[in-house]
Amino acid sequence: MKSDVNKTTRGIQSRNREEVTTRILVAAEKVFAEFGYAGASISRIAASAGIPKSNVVYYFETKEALYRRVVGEIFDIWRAAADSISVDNDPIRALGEYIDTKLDLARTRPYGSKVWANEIIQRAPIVQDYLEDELRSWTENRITVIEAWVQNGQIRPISARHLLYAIWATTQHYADFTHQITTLNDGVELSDAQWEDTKTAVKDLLLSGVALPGQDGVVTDG
Amino acid sequence: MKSDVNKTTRGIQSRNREEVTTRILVAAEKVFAEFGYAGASISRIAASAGIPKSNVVYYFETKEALYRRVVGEIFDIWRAAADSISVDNDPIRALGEYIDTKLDLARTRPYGSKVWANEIIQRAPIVQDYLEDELRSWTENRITVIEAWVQNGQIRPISARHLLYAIWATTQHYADFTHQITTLNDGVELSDAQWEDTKTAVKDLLLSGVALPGQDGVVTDG
DNA sequence: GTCTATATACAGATAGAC
DNA sequence: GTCTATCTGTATATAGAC
Repeated sequence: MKSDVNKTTRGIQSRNREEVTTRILVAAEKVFAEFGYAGASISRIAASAGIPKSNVVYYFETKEALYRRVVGEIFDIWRAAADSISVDNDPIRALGEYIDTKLDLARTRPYGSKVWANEIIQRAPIVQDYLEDELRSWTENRITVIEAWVQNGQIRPISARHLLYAIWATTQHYADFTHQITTLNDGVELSDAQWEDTKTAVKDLLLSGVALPGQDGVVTDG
Repeated sequence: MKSDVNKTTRGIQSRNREEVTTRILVAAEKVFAEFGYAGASISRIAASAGIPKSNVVYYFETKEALYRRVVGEIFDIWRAAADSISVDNDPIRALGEYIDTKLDLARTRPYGSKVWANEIIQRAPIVQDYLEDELRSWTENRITVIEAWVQNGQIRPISARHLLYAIWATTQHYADFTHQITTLNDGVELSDAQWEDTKTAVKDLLLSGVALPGQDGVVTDG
């Protein structure tokens, strides 16, 4: 803010700023997921990032601002995952890709999913504006696409909205409820093969009711 | 504990104890759901129950003990909801009833569902024993039933485990993500008619892939 | 049984040394 | 930019008056 000094070293400092910022964001995503917003103390986030807690405050000013950054990231990632849902694409293939991508994210970014779940469970006290400004219109657009597929006779006349909710619920379940799933898997995390089985099973269960009778390609997909 | 005194009034006191205990449990379920374990202070629970906070401590001793009671209740209710999953019952009818009951509970006991979700998201720091002692064997029993249905040729050869997870995920989504669903419903809670539509849509989506080709009765059910 | 007062710990955020 | 010291508030739990 009061810059001027150290102008010559700004390049190095900027890179350092970015590195530290990223470290904090990664740590924060995990700690917010595992302890909830209230239970995630700045000192715990700092300890997880390996820096003093006042450093966290210095880079993000407040706990809430840091939290919003974390939530915003997973929100953006999920939106990009739905790119395949477009009128020009084949419905079963597009929905299958969406499920695959969401399940890959459930495995690779489980903490982000958990933070989002926590926030919604608690009635979005901090990111309600995201829901109203962005999620709402985004969702309506996807529903319009799915309804167009129904109109065109490309899929069975299912409820587009509830199909979307079912895909969200099921794919995110494998992230949010990882601990329960692991416990029911004799305490060991799902293997690569089990994750592949999961993808196949989820697509089979959710898309068999969507595909037209006799249509194939639900399970057998790259 | 050091009883003896006031023996004649014990009947009245016991009834009062039960009343107050219930008030606290109802308040606690809501507050734990809306603020998470760490964010749910005893004073907030007490305020919600309309009593002084030391009273809450008197009846439940610790915040953790109170929390365990709350989690245990929803766990028991959900187990009872799966009574219909029994080899002697018709699969599609039984699974449809299970989905209906879970969705009814999503509407009537959303806070319990949220508390459970929160606890699992945070890796069951307090009720891990429930998962290992009770949930595990209970789940395996249900999977055995569904696999028997497959063996008997009563349903398609789906993955029993992932079907169960999909039912849990989808039905609980309507409780845990109520706020998101409400926001996407223009800010108003689902109406009676919309809840009926939800039941129909969820059963249609999840059970179309389970029923044998040409089998009906998935959607058309009392 | 009920409630006030309090002990002890830790939270978020800030001031200011370096 | 980084970190120590500290201010202020609130948490759980307990002691003990009534």
